[in-house]
Amino acid sequence: MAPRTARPTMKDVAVLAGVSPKTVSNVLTGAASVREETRRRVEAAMGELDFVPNLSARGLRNGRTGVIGFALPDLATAFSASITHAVVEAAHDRGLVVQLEETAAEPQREYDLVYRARTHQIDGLILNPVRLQDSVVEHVQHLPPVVLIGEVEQHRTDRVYIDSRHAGRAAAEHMISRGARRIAALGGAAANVTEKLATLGQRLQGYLEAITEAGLEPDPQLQMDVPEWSIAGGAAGMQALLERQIIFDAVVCFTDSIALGALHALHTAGLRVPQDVLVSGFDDVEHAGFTCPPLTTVRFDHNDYGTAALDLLASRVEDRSLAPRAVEIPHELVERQSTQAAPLGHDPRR
Amino acid sequence: MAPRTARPTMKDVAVLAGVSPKTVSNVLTGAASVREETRRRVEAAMGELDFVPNLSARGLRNGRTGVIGFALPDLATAFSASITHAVVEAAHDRGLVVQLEETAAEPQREYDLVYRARTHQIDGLILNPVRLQDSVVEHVQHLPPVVLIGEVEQHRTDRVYIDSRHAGRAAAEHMISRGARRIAALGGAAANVTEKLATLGQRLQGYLEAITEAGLEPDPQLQMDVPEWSIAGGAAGMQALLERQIIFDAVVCFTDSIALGALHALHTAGLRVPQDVLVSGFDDVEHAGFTCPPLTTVRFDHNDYGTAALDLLASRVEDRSLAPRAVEIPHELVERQSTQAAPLGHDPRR
DNA sequence: TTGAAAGCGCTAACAT
DNA sequence: ATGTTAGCGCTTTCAA
Repeated sequence: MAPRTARPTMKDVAVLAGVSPKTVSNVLTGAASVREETRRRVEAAMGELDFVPNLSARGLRNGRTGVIGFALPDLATAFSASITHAVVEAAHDRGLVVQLEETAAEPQREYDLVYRARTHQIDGLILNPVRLQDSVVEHVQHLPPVVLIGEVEQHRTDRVYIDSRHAGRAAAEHMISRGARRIAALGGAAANVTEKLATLGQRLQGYLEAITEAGLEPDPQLQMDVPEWSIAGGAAGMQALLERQIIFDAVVCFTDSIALGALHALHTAGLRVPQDVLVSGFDDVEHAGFTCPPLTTVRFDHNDYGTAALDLLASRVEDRSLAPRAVEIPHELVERQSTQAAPLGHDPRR
Repeated sequence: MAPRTARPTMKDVAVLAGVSPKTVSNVLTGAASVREETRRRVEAAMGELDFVPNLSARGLRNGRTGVIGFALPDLATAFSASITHAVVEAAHDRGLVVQLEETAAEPQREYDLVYRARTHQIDGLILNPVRLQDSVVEHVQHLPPVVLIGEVEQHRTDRVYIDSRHAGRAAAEHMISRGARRIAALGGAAANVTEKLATLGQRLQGYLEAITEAGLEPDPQLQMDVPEWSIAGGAAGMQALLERQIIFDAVVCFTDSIALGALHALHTAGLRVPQDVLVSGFDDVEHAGFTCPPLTTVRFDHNDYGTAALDLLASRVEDRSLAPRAVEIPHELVERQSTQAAPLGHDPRR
């Protein structure tokens, strides 16, 4: 056997099949119709030479790569895993592949992705900015095709979102209906929310609306910032609440991971859920149904979420002149045991 | 302002700066040394034209993309999230970018990735095959640079692994030292393990060694296959164990997700952990420290794991003639409350 | 240190 | 239905 030489090109295939390179290209892409017998000859030649097309060359020629970028603040969370799974599957169904990035460590990373789009490494990107004012979409002149996921108030790009304000309100109202009166919010404090509200702000706003409308007093002490939306972050937030000797009988958490941490911290402190304190989460990751007790949380379909983002992006790559579109994914409150009681409350003075 | 026309190329930059395209290329890549003043002129021109290089063209020319593929069986698990995070960060540190794929749904997907390497869409790939005999590495003639992660017995490619047999043995021995005598294994059954052992088989083998060496009787009834290594899968596996009226006093689970499901199912059935049954996991995902009770599990450094895989891959992309290398990542058993007792055991006849 | 020319492998446009 | 030409934007010779 001859030594392994350079990869065969379409030209080599064409020579062997006795046709032109263009015909090989037609067979490969199905662009133009090819006579049955010609096609067979070409395919035989491709097989014989073990030919594969060079996608760099195709990308250079077409200006398209078939690759999309996908960026989340923190890839290590349960929600990230679930949504990444959804996006990769949806992309696969459409013949696209996903390039991954993580943005929380440095906001700079979002710019990297935009740059990669401009360098023709990717055709477009799906972003989940934590704070809009830091996000690239607010700072770059010519944006590539971008779909924002998350509850972001802006109208330059397509976006997929759930009505987090409504969901935050629903969670708090549910607590109130169970008899809770001192409801903490774990995940963000009003003091840190700026005008341009992102996910966090909307959930908090809904929570505040429910409190106010029920005639209860919003208390800044009950709003705990959780810098990292991880389990450890949630546990630390709850510990802080307990250490500050604050009275509360329910906790609305802004992600399930935070809620898992809160459950753990409450348990460690000897407080019972739901007998003493009610707890709710957000996202309905797989784990939420398996905590002790199982977690009441806001559910939405992660696959629909990913699919919608991908559909928007694909259509925008096709036609960049479309007006920005927004797709809302429905949500619902799933009531599990973590809120199935009238809570006695945590009162350090007792 | 002129209408937005085609992207500027290096040629445009060269003309504006009054140099040749090659000089622009030199400035950009730092390949050859460029006189300070020339460099400044070129950089000014790039800035003025808002120039970005076309990476498709560069890829075509260089035969390298700077992109690596990364494939896991199931992206939705907690372990997947953790390891994906590690790989993306390690890649970023090396100026590489990660393309993601999920392979459990159809083994075909592994071939897709290899194909993408051959089509010059990626420079190499990191794979985590579940069953080696189905894996592409056993079936393809000319492999691109590949690093296998997971406990796979083969020597065609580089690999990163932990000594799962030892770890499985350590977990079982720990149970025995606590007084357990009927130790179930959740995650795979000996009946389904073929000659070429993958992750599952090694963990099971270590477990069996510990059982045998302690003079206990290995019982196939205690070995439960869990087709999906998810929380739900673990819960279902444990339920099956309970429904079959099998006596046991400890459960070694082959992933943390399985263990979380098992904990939940035990709790639902009214069995206490660790008073009645001991439970251990594998991987030490964040959640393992926050279950009730916190989970004894096998820990290894996920960042080291991802970094090692990336280093191997990067060096192999540089030099494909290297002999296959194997890197073992150390592990340890982390003892938490889920095994802190001498278990009474679950006996349905009592 | 810089320039000129050639070509990586593919496909769009035009021609047959 | 198929062939020919040209060129996508970059970088690697080889010269100057």
